[in-house]
Amino acid sequence: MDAMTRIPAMTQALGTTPAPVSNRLIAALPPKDRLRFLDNCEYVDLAFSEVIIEAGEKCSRVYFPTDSFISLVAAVDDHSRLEVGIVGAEGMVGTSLVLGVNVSPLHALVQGAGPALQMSAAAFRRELERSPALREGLNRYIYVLMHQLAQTAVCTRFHVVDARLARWLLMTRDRAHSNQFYLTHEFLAYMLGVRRVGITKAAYLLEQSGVIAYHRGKVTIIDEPGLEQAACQCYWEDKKVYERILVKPRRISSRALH
Amino acid sequence: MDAMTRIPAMTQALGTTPAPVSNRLIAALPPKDRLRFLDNCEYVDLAFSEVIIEAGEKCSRVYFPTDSFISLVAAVDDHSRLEVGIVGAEGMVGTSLVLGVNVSPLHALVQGAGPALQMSAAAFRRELERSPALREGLNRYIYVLMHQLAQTAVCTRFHVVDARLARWLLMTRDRAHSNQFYLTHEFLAYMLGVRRVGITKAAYLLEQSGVIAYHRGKVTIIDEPGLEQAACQCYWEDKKVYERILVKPRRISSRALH
DNA sequence: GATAATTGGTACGCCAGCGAACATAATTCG
DNA sequence: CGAATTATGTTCGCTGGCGTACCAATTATC
Repeated sequence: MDAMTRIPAMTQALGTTPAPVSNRLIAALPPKDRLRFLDNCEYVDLAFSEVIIEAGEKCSRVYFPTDSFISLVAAVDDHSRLEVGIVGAEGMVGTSLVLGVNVSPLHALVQGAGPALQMSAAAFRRELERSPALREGLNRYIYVLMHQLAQTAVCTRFHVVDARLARWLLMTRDRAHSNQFYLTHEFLAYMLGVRRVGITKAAYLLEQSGVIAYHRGKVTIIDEPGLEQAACQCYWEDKKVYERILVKPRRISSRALH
Repeated sequence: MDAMTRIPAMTQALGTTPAPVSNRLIAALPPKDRLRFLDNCEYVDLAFSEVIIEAGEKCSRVYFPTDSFISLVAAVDDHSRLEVGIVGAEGMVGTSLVLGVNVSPLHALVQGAGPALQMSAAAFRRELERSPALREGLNRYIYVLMHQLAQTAVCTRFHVVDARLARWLLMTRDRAHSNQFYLTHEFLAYMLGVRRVGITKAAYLLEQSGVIAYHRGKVTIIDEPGLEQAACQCYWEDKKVYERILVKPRRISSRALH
């Protein structure tokens, strides 16, 4: 547990490092497809704050986080930015390619350093053609992602920073597989589209009520139920949809998914 | 032109009613696929404020607006609602089915009464299986829609009501194919997720500067360039992406789109 | 060990939008 | 025609978040 606390990388998950969590979209593939898929990709280590896909640029690679996680960020007016989605081991970065477009509409920014499976766009397209199961899984994932986008829009509009921060910490926790991770107020402000001071205040409240502790970027979730209570329902909404669509999906019909 | 002004339905487009504008997604299909597709659907007339798909409910039908348009609305907390997308003749309602999920995550609310092509979910799935061109087009449309969701999230967060209202009027104009339509402040407030008073004020500003005129629900766009200047860039961003992806798309490769 | 950079804490005035309430005019309906 | 309904206008106090600036403490760098 303490072996990792010396790693200076920001937002690096601390605490128990379980056996490498493989990507769940890939894990769900039938063995044959999965093996072929894995043959065509390689493990890479993503570094914190690395921009793996730039909005508006051609995306030449796709990523399937295993023990890293990535923020999807939308931008307007040069200076206004907002995180509209988080991708961990449950998802992928580069969904545009699934939809037949080779340009990403969003920035993809590494928020939790760690390993991910990487594949070239060309190889990925080949795999898409070959594996109906892959297409089906990714289509469902895109559905979940769309829901996350819409949910984030409403949440950002109606919920106060305190609740949004709590939600964000929970989402991060789920993807970091840890109750402890590094991230600065500055970074959080950027993600939630508010001032740093706003985060400082909200975080202070959470700390006062004994829900989290933090010190120079190291955030520790102490009281999970407390944090869940502080968060808006949006956290659960996202989760519910994910469970329903990707974990225990009732297929419409086995043939309905081209 | 005046024949329609007597129709009391709200948000019914007024002014020139051109020859029925067919849906562009369908129009883009190769003749064979298009004819078969049209064989399997029927024209329906959507009434203002009709909820054609309820969030969380099974969607048993899909809609391709021809001269109507529909709002996609996300909800949280029972009372907070926000429009996250608009669908006109350029799109479809029921994209979930394309992704293999038969439940919509969003409400679909008729905002501009008029005709649309309707098809049963079952027939639609059959068509999806049969027509690669249909899949390709719809995938691309989903990409555009995702962009719209993300853009709306950022816009809602950072832009003032005045600019958002202007953007909204422009988007509506494009889909109503008219510079004149019916909608109340109350309705607009609902869509933009603000108070009615906020709309009244913003609309008053636009009217003062001679950009629009309105009277008891009838809005007329007088000075288009002026309105475009009052709107945030988000309007153009959406439009640019639509043009690039659906109007003059450079295919990645003809075989890349399963 | 001194200096610089990073991170977090605090304070100030400001404003967009909120919630609620009330007023008026136009329209519909009995 | 009068009453009810609909659509809009106006006001008031409130507050969450903004922009800015400055300070303090810790950590990294030389």
